[in-house]
Amino acid sequence: MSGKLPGSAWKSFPVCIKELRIDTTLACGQSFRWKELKPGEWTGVIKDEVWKLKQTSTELFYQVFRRGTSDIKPVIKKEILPVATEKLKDSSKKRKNTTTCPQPPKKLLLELKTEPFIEDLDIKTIQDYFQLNINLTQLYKQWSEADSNFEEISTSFPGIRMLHQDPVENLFSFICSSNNHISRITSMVNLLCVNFGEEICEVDGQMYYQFPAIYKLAADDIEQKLRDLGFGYRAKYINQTSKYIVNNHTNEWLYSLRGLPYKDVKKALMKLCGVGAKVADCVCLMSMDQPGSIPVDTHVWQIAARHYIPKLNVSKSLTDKLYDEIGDYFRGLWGEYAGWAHSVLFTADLKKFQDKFDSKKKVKKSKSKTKVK
DNA sequence: ACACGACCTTCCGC
DNA sequence: AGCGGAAGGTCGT
Repeated sequence: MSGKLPGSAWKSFPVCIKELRIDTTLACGQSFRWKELKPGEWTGVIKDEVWKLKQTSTELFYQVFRRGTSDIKPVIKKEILPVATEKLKDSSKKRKNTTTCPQPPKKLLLELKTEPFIEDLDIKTIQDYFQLNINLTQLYKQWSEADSNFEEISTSFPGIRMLHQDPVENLFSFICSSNNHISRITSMVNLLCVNFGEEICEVDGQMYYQFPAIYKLAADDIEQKLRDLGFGYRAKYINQTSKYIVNNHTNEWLYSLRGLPYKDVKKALMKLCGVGAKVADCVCLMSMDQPGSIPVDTHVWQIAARHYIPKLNVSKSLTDKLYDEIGDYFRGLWGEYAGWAHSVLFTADLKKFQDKFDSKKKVKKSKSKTKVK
């Protein structure tokens, strides 16, 4: 092996690792579609494409596989180097972008619209999926200044950002998430794709599938099929919700909710069977462009009680009123992108990431039960 | 408005 | 080895 990038099929794109850490971002339970098949190398599906991703401190490397392309050679294309645009201004008003991290050129696609190269679409996909127009470094700074607990935790968990997911996959994935754990949710999402999704292509001997279209999940026999597949009571939620959407709305309905007022989106989602406040907030945050949405689950409840709202320790259960209080508290503390900040603390709370804390720091989760003999 | 129990199945810890 | 409880909740009472 002579080159550092064997295969030469990898394309790269400048992204500072402080702006994006794929290892945590892709595995923290917002998307259930990514796997680290080789150390540092992640494979997953974005819409109708299979992507491989890996990164260094300054660059994100990627390969894309589509239907009809072989897994040996991804689409051949000439290199397009993003122009260094220092003055790329953040779309959110008052933030001054002073980071030295390379930033993607925002207008690239528009300028080349007349003759779109594949690269442009790929870069656009990355920018959109990872929401790279949002300056995460600046947000971490802002959250840290407002909240010393965030400051302490976040030093061990840099680069965690919200993905901009597809609403259909996002909704049904999180209907599966209720009273469930990440490993099982992951396998259930995979079962949905393998059984009811369209083939994309084979990569490294493995076939990949799209997330199924809603109408496929709305068929009459789906509930029983899902039960047979081990979905439990969520089988009904999935089938009922699919039928409701197909019967009452257009294909674009979910997408049309994007960007509407937060309360309206949440209310519309909560009409769906199996979608309560928490799942609705997950969808709001992860695919509906509602960065202030705070899904309050058992982790967030514990975090809030432990560090932020002492009175939660004496409440019996999470009532609707307390649920809203917790969200409002964090929005007041962290601001417009409170949901993004929440995901950093949520990730830090996951058991699978406990070893990421600096060794000197106290790991709250370990109950200091016993010492190993 | 709040409290409780049922709900499918798997994983984890003791 | 096997059991009880929890797992990124929701729904009905």
